[in-house]
Amino acid sequence: MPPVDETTGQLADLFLQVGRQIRVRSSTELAPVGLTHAQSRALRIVARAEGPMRMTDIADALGIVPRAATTVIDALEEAGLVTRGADSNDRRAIVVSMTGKGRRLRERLSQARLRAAEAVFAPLSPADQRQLLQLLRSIGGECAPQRGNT
Amino acid sequence: MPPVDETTGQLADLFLQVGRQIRVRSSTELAPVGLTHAQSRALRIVARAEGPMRMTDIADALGIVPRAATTVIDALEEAGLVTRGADSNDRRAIVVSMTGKGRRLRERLSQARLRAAEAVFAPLSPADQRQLLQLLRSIGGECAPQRGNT
DNA sequence: TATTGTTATACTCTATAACTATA
DNA sequence: TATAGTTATAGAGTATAACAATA
Repeated sequence: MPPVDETTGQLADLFLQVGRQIRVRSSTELAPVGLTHAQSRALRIVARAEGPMRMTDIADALGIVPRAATTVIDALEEAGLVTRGADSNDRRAIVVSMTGKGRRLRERLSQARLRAAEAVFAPLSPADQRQLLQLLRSIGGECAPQRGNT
Repeated sequence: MPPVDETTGQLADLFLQVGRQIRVRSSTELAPVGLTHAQSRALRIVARAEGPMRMTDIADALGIVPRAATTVIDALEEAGLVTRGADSNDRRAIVVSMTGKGRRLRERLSQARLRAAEAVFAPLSPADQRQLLQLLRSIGGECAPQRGNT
């Protein structure tokens, strides 16, 4: 086998590297708010929903397993940013809603998020960033963890 | 503040998402080899070096803190893929070398690595992948964790 | 029988802090 | 005093498995 084009292989390594940077920067910026990156992501998802959101949908939106979503929402609920309530249509389900405190945090949160992302992606021009975003979108949605498949 | 361009902010989220995919796929492909993604990365780094490699240099190359490198190398050593030895120049230092077993594993490893990366990045054309790689390179090298700086 | 969310548990990756032995 | 690597500990993020309540 001739030395295959290494592009694909290298991508994975660089992703881990950049991903670590994001986590580091985010935790720095989010520390004053008291949230982790994953938690802030979840809060945004609930905030963007029009009404209360079911756990399953939150997990799907985050691309994680329901069990993992439980952990994240637990943290947000303990911080008083969301509340769990019953779903009137399906008594198995639980719906998550923003509290006033959660809503009031949104502005600070999105600023912190922006500062963290800017710190990491500053080396790229705005045009490059848009391009990168587009490339990532092509692959970002795929491969949610097991939800009903094998 | 008008609704700022969301590009930068979205990038961070997508990175986490894709990063998770990489970990999932890699662990699937690497399981038969018995290594995790981080471990296989470290093995590649040692393998690519011309001679034995010092722990500090390994940590730097991986972009992680020395303590984290210790953990990774421990796993590789337990698996018999590398060995630790003394550095003749500096008796504080420790050098890591490939074993025969480690060298023999390289081929299988790079194939597994390639399969994992291909699974994730398949939605992108080769040209897009090269472009993505170039964008990532601009940011990948920065911000190694604390090594002598602030 | 399938789905919703949970309790219980574990694993990967990485960090900080304190220590040992050199330099 | 500074550096190389370690032991000890912790935390973020996520997974699998087994179970309860409901559909």
